[in-house]
Amino acid sequence: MPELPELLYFKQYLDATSLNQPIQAVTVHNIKILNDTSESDLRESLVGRSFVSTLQHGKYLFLQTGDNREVELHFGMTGRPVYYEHEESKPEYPRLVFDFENGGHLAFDCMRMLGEVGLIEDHEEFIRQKGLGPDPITGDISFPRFCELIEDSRGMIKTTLMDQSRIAGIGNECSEEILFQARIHPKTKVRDLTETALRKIYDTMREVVETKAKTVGSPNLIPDHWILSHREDGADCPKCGGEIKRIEVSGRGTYICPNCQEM
DNA sequence: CCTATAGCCTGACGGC
DNA sequence: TGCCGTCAGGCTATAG
Repeated sequence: MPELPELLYFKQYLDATSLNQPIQAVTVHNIKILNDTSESDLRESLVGRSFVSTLQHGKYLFLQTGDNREVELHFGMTGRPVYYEHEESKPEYPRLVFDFENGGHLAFDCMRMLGEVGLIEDHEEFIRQKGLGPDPITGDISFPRFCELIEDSRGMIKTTLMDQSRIAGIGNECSEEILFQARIHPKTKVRDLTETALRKIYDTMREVVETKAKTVGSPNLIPDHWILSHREDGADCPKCGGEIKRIEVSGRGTYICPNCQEM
C-alpha cells in the first residue's frame, strides 16, 4: 500500500533504472488505468524522448521529459513500478509498459487497478488542481506549519493525518504507526490534542516515514517495537505486553494498543 | 462550509 | 473439492 515511504523508495528505484533512456514504445494493456489521456497521446508525447528526472509529492510521482511533458503516476493500493530486462522478469499485472531503446522495460504493475497514469504538462499545476497539501519530507513542514495545517480539523486525528489536502502522503499504515508510537488514540479529536501531543505527533511523523522508507525493500527490517510488525487482533503489544485490538476508523482497519493509546 | 461514508477495483483466504 | 462472501485501502463522489 504505497504511502510516502514507498514513494521515496519508488523515486530512488526509478532514478536508478529508468532515466536518460530514449523511449521506443508505450503499450497500454488496460486503458482504465489512464487518467485523461490515451495510448496514442502517450506515444506521440513520449516516443523518442527520455525521462530525465523524477519528482515525488505525497503519493504521486512524476516522470519528467524536460520537454514540458510529464507522466503522472499514482499507485493506488497495489501499484508499483517494475523495471525489467527479460520477459521472464515481467511482473504479473503490467497495465502499462514503456519500452526503452536499450532493451529495458518499465512496467506500471497494478493488480487492483486503483492506480492511475496520466500525461500532464506541469506537476505544480497538477498538485494545485488535486488540492494536495505539502509533502512532509520534500515540503519541509515546520512544527508551527504542521499545526496550521491540521488544527482547524473538527475530525479525528487519524483521519486528519490521512487527509491529502492537509498533508500529502500519509496513509493508513503510517498514521496508525505514528499514533501508536506517539501513544495517542486514533479517534482523538484534533481539537482535544494538547500542544505536547501535537509536538509528539509531528516528531514521530518524520521518524516513522524516514525509518519506514529504509525498510521498503526488506520488510524484515521493520523494527519489532513498531505496531506494523504486530498487525493482528489479539497480538501482544511490543511496548506493554497488552493486547492489540483491531478497530475501525472512518471505515479503515486500524490496530491499536488500548492500554498505550487511551482516549 | 465541513466531515463521514459507500463504492470502485482484484485476488487471497476461510467457512461450509 | 470448490464456491462464495468478506476483506484489503488508495481515491472520488455523494450523503449528511
